[in-house]
Amino acid sequence: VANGCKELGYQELAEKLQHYTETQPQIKNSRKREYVLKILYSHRSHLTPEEVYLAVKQEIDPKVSLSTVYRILSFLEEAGVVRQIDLGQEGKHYEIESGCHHDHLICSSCRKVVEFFNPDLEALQEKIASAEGFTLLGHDMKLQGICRECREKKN
Amino acid sequence: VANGCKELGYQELAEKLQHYTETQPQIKNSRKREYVLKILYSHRSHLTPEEVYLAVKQEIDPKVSLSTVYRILSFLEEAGVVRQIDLGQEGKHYEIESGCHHDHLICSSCRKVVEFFNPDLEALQEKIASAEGFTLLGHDMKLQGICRECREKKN
DNA sequence: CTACATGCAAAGGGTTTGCAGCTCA
DNA sequence: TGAGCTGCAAACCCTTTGCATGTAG
Repeated sequence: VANGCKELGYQELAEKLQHYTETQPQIKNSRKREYVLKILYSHRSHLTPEEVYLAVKQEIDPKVSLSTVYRILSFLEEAGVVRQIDLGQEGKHYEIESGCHHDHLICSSCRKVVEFFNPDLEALQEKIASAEGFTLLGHDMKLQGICRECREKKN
Repeated sequence: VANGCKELGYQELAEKLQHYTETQPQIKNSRKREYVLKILYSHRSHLTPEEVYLAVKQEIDPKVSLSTVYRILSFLEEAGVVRQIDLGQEGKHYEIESGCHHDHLICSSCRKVVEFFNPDLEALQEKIASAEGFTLLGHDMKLQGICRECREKKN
């Protein structure tokens, strides 16, 4: 993501999570919550709940359950430290809320996901929305294409 | 959709479907297929499979089954006369393949969907994709906002 | 000790599939 | 008449929920 935005580090995300739990006094700390955040942070890709579950299980704690992962993902989303993204047909994916807005470019061949940010695009969206009488709240855009590697592989 | 593109009429869509069935000699004609196409054409909105099912049932033929609607929607998609679109969390939606590319603007309050086309946006996407080494195949974009009516209602 | 967090298994919702009967050509 | 089409019910997959147990504070 080539723009001036500085992405949050793991420590900052953990603090944001910590702060959220403190605003809700009935919430207790939980190891598994940290594990899920750590996995989403270290795998810099976009994981499905199932993939998060397997990664936590293999890399940190063999006794997690899938339902806990689901519960934790919803929790982290509410806390604003992770975000759900839609990459097409392949179900829900989660990524950490890095604090830097970006969109996604997906290779139709190898399924690689590249993040990008383009200020002109943001400006254009504002223009389109207001032309239709809308106050823009957000957007979601994905580009599908073939990446350089896949293109060269085919030749 | 304010651009120079002329949208296909129902007759043209039916012909396109007809042509597709002829390229696949084992396929037979079917009333229900026409019904589904007709419903998607007449309801100019974006319907879920369930909504298509209910509309066919109420407006044309009370004895359709939901599974048939699912099968037909896949069929029509393959024939290139309908298209699946993703409007967010609310599940799969289908719209007719009008032949005029457009994107969607969704009101977060009343859920109204407005179609738009912007040539600058198309050009910008090409630029972004090639900057990342991708050959662009397609894209998918939705803007979320509050429409004029909803905004005025709140004031 | 009490309330939240977790694992397990069961329930849900949306979609697909197997099969017997129906329909088109 | 035979292959494709359809309805029905069951199977499926992904996700959520109920409940008994574990654990943080």
